[in-house]
Amino acid sequence: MPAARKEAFNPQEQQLAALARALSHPARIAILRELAQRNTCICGEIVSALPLSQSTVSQHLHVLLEAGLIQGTVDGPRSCYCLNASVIKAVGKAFDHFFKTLSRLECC
Amino acid sequence: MPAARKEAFNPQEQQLAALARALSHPARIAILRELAQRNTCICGEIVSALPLSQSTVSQHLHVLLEAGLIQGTVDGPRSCYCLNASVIKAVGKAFDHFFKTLSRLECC
DNA sequence: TTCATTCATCGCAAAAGTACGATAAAGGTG
DNA sequence: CACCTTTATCGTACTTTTGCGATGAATGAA
Repeated sequence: MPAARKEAFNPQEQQLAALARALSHPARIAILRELAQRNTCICGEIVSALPLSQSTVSQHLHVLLEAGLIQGTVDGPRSCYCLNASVIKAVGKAFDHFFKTLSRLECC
Repeated sequence: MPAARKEAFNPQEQQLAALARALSHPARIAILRELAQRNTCICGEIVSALPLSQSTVSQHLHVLLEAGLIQGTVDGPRSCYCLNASVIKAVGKAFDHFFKTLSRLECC
């Protein structure tokens, strides 16, 4: 891959693809589901709910943070992660709009 | 990555993640958009609409095929790709359901 | 202070993804 | 038939992702 060509696409396509990438690992889907089931969450509880090491889970959390899907507040030796409700709502709408666009036409 | 741990997650999470992965590159988003704007499409027309080489576009089409998002009928030296409307509809619903699940609860 | 707990980050290794040119396959055209 | 067009696939190179152990940073407990 002599250079990622992602920048050659339009911003909308890049943004949607980036969001999809954040969701493209089962661990991250599982994390989001877990967070949705608790009002407050610390990393440790998530680690014990996943078949992955603590450092790996931490990395997945970081990816979700970068994408804006979750929020994290550092509180001494423990961090509290939770869903970013407004962003998730917006992302849901973006995907919905995308799929609606695709469904408008048929072919073959 | 001493071994992909994806199989350690439940099938639903794996499936959603796999679909997200298929959408996780701007070229593939662009291809789906392009296909939605034409009733019949051959690879060549898509290649000229993207800033990528023919072989790379062909690979992206393969990814979309594997995910079931598009259909391809080989017709001699030219192939006709088109959206798989029913699958796209179902995938749209799956994402919608997922985001709705996430929005049900709030935290922090 | 010393130790234990909790989590992030670093460093490394392996796997997967992305991209391209070259080539093959398959059919149409002259 | 020889040639051209179109698309898939192969081989290769480079990048990114994924995963883990080790380490570091920060706080609380003894």
